[in-house]
Amino acid sequence: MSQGNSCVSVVGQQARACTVREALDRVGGKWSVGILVAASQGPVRFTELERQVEGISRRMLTLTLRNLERDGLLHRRVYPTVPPKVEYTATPMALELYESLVTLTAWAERHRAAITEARAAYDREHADWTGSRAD
Amino acid sequence: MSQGNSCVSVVGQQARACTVREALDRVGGKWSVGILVAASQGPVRFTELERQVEGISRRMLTLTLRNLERDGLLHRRVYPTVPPKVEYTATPMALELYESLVTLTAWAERHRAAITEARAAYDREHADWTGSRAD
DNA sequence: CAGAATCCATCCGGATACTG
DNA sequence: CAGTATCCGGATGGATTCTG
Repeated sequence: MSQGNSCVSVVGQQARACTVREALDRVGGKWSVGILVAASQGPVRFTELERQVEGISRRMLTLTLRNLERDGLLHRRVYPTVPPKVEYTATPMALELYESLVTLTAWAERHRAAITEARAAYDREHADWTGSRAD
Repeated sequence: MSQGNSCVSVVGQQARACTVREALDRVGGKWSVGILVAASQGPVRFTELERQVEGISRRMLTLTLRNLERDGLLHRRVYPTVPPKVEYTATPMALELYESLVTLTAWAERHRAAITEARAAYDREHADWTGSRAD
């Protein structure tokens, strides 16, 4: 998730690829989308996220939240109460990003079966026989 | 890039997030998009890719190519000549994927400045002072 | 030319324990 | 409640060498 990806001195259509990566770097993380989705419905608290985003660890939740906040995709609001209360909300920019992702979702759904089969075929083809027909 | 992400037993809108991840897992890799872009113009040879996708190592090129091929995003054609010649071509499915990414590219371009500034602001805000004004 | 194999540094991410 | 800190295994990815 660290950047440095400046897209400078990149020529040809690879420049476009570089721009895509700018977006992917922000959403490519294992948990980013899950959090974004949850936060796009309205303010969500830390513990709510911990439950909604299944399988996430406390650590990764914190880290991913920080990154998203840093990129301006999430807004963090702290209520100075005791016990503390923190709410995360998706920013307009994040909502737009989420909209951009629906195209991708559609693609994934359209080709889910094809991909699964392509993999199966590939694995069948490249099964390392090594002559061992041991069973 | 290893899967296992079956999206089973995922409820609510998190199921959607899971579907998005299916797509992202295939393109989220550091080099996938670059290769896909290069191969979408027509057949490309190994060494051509090595040059076009700037900064990629031989190893990662091979690995990413294998993954893309396995997912049915690239077609690999071998010419049994000497020296050998191998051409990679993006499949229709990959071209559709690339189209889906255009939306994302647009998003990245629209908000590039905003993100850069959000980061700067965040870093300014969270600069760890620790009281050390040591200069 | 198009890779496979090996070695090694770094990063990602999970588990656990502690805190204001 | 909402984190932070630490430890650690596995994955990611670069550099280099060898080969059909």
